[in-house]
Amino acid sequence: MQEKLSVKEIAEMAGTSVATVSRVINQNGRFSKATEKRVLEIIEQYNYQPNQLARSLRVQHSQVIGIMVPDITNEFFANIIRAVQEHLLLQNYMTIICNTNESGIEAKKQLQMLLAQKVSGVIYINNGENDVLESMNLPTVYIDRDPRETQANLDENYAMIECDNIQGGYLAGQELVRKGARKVAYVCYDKTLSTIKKRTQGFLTALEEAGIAFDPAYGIDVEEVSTGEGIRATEYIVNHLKDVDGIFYMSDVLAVGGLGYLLRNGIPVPEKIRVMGFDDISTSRNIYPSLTTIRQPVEEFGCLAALRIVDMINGKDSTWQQRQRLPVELIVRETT
Amino acid sequence: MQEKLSVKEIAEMAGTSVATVSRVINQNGRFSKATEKRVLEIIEQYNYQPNQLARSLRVQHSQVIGIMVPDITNEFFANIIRAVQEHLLLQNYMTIICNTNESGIEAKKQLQMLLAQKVSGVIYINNGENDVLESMNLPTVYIDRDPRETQANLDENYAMIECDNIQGGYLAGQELVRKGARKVAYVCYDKTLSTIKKRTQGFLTALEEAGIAFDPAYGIDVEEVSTGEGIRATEYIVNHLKDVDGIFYMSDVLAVGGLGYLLRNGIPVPEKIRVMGFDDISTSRNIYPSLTTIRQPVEEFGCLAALRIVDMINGKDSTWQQRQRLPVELIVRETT
DNA sequence: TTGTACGCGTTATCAA
DNA sequence: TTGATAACGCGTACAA
Repeated sequence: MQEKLSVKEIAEMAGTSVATVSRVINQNGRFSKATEKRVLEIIEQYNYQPNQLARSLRVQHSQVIGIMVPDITNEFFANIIRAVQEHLLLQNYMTIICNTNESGIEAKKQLQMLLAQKVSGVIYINNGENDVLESMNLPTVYIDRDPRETQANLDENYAMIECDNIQGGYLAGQELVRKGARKVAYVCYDKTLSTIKKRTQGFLTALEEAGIAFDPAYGIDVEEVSTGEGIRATEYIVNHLKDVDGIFYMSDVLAVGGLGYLLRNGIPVPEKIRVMGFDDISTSRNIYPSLTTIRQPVEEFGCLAALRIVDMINGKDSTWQQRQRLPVELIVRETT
Repeated sequence: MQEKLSVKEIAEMAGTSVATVSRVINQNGRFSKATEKRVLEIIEQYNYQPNQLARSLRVQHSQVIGIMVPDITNEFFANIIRAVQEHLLLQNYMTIICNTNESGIEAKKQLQMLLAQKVSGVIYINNGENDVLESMNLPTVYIDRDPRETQANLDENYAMIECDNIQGGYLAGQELVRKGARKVAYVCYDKTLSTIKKRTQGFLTALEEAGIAFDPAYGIDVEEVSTGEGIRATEYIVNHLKDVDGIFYMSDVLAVGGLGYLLRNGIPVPEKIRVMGFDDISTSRNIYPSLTTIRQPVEEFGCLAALRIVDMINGKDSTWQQRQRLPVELIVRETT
């Protein structure tokens, strides 16, 4: 609509210099109330927006933060992204979301582009790739994934936010056992991920405490998190594993697919097989039967990640502890 | 990892000037094979990445495209976004995704930030807001939404990609009737949207052709697309509308919730009530009973949108027709 | 309190 | 085929 004007023109109209205009815009340095008022009025009147490109070039970083995520169509990840974006926007940061599709090559290309764009920081959401060394000495926040797992010589300049995955797995195991399961299986998507390891650990602990043996062959690993893979894994469990009466899917998306398979094949849930998910996406709550699951604090993930990375950018990260672990919650519904 | 170096330093190392370096990088202007080779080697060796901020400032637009979308957690939108991103990335564009949450205020703020970032174009995905006048004379592509509906004095510099919504509604109506429905209802999310109007139109045409009367009171409008709202609408239909034996949800997400409500309340689907969705998200295929729906060509949306907006940016849009309508497909599953 | 002038890293112009 | 230099729009010493 408006032809784009610059500080120079604003300065002319306000009868002052670019320096002063810049000062009032950024509210630093000194200037009289009178000139401030004049400048502000003109800015208001013409709806002037500073050119972020020029500003960023000057200050050597942009008001943009990159987010790396395996798959934006996974409702759980999408929820985190939405929360992160919402809170970053409040602090006037935009986000560039990069879908890695679990591919290291795509991740690397996009990461390099992010760096070329001079993003101020990068947030990794449960991204298992390790080709991320290049982002070192850039503020970095990991959500739901432990970078120490895949990276050796790690810069200290990073923060990590996760839920209590061990407790989550433990609660899941307890619930299954409590509802009568004696021969359980689990389905996960990448055994090398720290989150998965911890959930498994907690899960096995619960079984052990209940005096239930676990056969490692009953732990199924799928490559991709999707309802389709949930079906495939469940088909395998039903057809190749004996006497399973409880399944722990380490992602709701997998569970939704698995549940569909069980029902379609006339297997009563939870009477014959009890089903647990993980994440608590809204679909889980609203399908029938609704899915018993472990809730992850998505909103808190997003809020914390946004606050932290901005603090890191501004060099005010000292008051935080490097790693934060948030509590999970067992949500009992109809599948157990 | 690598300390960031600039054209200047590259030039020094190659024993030439910044101008020449810039020329070989952008492959325009003339330069000898020899110097090209030298420069390229150094670039390779140091993994030099041009500073996009500086470049964008100079050429007056960035390699970034904005995407406005109502809700990133809706699987249908997420699918489109993924497709768009994938194809834009192939042309070396990054994307800034803006969640408007159906809020005009948030949309406006983010749009202004996009403009301040000097994005090269904007893609609107089914975004009903009309506070978008400011993006005029910027390449713009609308997916799944007709901008003429909400904007009066529209710039010509835009393209529109949609599916055949009339046909989609028509197929949905036909399928419901074919399977025996005689008293149908529909659930949509914003009657003012062009997509909804067209789907409704096609739907009513199918009913009319079948000689079935439609009571306008049986058209339910919800404010937000979510499984929760699907449940709410269905609860209303079941409790307040008589003899409904078929429901057309104009979004799979709504249908998934509605289906959950029906099953939980012991209403046989499809025996007593037939259910149709729209979009064909993967959840629909993998739950039980699987959802009969109308497939929208998501992949094609993304691919076309990416190609078109880049062409528009490069001033090569003349060969395209302004509005493209893609075919839909009826996917018959278990709910009809 | 204000203004001048430089530089951020590129690309583009013009002259050589 | 090259190179010096002027922009792009902004923030910030440094001077006044």
